[in-house]
Amino acid sequence: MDLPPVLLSPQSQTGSHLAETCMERERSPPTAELARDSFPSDQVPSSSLTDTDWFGDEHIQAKRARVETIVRGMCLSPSPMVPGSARAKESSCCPEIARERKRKQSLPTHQGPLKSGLGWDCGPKKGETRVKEQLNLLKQQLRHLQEHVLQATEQGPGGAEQRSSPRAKQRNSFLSSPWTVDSKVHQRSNKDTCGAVKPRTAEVHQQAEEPVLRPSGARALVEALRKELNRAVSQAVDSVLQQMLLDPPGHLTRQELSCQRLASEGRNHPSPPQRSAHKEPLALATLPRRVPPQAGVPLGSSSLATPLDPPMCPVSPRAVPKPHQNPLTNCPLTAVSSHIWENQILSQLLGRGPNGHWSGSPQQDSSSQSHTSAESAQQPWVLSQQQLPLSFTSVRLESRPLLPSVKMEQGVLQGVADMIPFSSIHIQEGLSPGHLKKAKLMFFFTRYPSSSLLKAYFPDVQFNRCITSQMIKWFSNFREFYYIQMEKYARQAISDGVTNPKMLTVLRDSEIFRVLNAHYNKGNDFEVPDCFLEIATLTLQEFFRAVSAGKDTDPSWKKPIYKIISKLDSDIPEILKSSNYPQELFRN
DNA sequence: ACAGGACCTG
DNA sequence: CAGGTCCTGT
Repeated sequence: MDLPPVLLSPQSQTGSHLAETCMERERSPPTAELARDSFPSDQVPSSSLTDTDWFGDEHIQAKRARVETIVRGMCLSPSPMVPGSARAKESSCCPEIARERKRKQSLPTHQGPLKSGLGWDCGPKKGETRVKEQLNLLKQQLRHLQEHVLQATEQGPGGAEQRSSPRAKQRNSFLSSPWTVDSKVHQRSNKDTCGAVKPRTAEVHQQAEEPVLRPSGARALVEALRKELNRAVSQAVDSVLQQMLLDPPGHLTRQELSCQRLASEGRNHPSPPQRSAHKEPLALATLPRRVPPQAGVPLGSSSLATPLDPPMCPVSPRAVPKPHQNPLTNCPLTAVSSHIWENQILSQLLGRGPNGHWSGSPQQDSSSQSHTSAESAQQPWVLSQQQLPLSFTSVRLESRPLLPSVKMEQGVLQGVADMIPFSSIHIQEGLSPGHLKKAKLMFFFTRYPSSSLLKAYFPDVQFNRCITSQMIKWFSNFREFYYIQMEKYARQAISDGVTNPKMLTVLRDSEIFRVLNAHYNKGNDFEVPDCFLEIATLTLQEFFRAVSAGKDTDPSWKKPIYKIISKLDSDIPEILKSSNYPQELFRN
């Protein structure tokens, strides 16, 4: 396969991708890192009550009493979420999902109530109550501390802008680096933690570098409060986790047990048939998204400056995705999912659907998909250097969960929700829009997935005949669109007088790419892998050859092309296997 | 853009 | 029968 160097993407483009990757990383909330930071902590959570002494006023005691009453109330009332009510809510706020369900209900399979093994529908147990109590206490403390911090910052010279929206500040302090008040330090610390977990002791160091903006007294107070906040949060996470792991066996789900086993032994997943379907790094949320998903594949000028060789995207024997395991993996994502019920409560409060999907559909970048007819007339094989892929500007970052406002404690709840691993595996019988989205992304890697591959990559889907064939139908439709586009552009090239198929390439700035990207990757959540460009190029050339050779008179002239393309499926990156991948996308 | 259905094939 | 294409309807 000697593809011409024309195939290479323009350097400038690569640069912009890289830059964006980094920027995105900087901007993305490091909450998951925060959580991860706290998990391996070896410090045994000291009694959280000592923290309350720090305030030393009866005000807290009163609040605490109130919280305990609330918690007790929560424990006495049955599960806050009945499937029925959830569905009612779903259909009112998200007609698409409702439609999906309706469709599902028309299927022969009976859509029964959700599985009872999920934890949230069994009544709360003692251990959970304790944990909840503790969690609530800690939340109170956190809020209190935040108030202190806010007061302190309002006294400082930079107080004016922060005073403008203390509520937003609260939320931000959870969504991003919570321990820094100064936005510059904030950014820097985010950059520092890009990919790596920074030890907490670094805070002191940070303080030394911080621009002098406040009176030293206030600064000291801020610093003290910051540390206290830091400690409180890590204790919250630690103790919650500790509670969940140490609770009586009856409380543990099978998955948690396997988590413990894995955590101690490191390897050996108990369920071979699913392969590594459940082996997902805890730190998934922190994985950069725009990085080429294939392990070991470099991104950037170096990789693109050389002719594209096949290893860019190894062609796999059908349905044998080799699991390039993240070394960090020692506990499956699903393992921590007994927080489900808690997550569900929080999700409800935060305006999320019961599956953890954001109930509002993610905002799409529609601007990138509307093109003038002049643009559409552009030939696929013409490199347009000036036309950088606008579509790759991450507009969606702005639209990140400005959730339906829940007046009380939104910041705190958001913070806690983010601290709790976003992992609720929710085995469901239906297919959601999120699944469709994921399937489309998978299409970049595999055009002809086997049903077993699909099962492996949708661990949260309860497969039956209908679901399987529906998913296969999806891919069939994907292919249909794909081949139609290919034929269209091949014919266009011919009518435009192109004679050498090698002149036809699909690049990131070609029109055909934009069409395909708009179809399979609406919203640009994903960086289209280079291997897809190669496949598309090849397909285009094959169509060109066939049509220009006049083979299209044969009714089955496309079959040989299909056959070629069907052999070019590649491995799908592990990150797409994650059951919460759609959520990850929506959260981004 | 998706689903349903007819029809083909191994 | 599973899985594929093609056509059609919304």
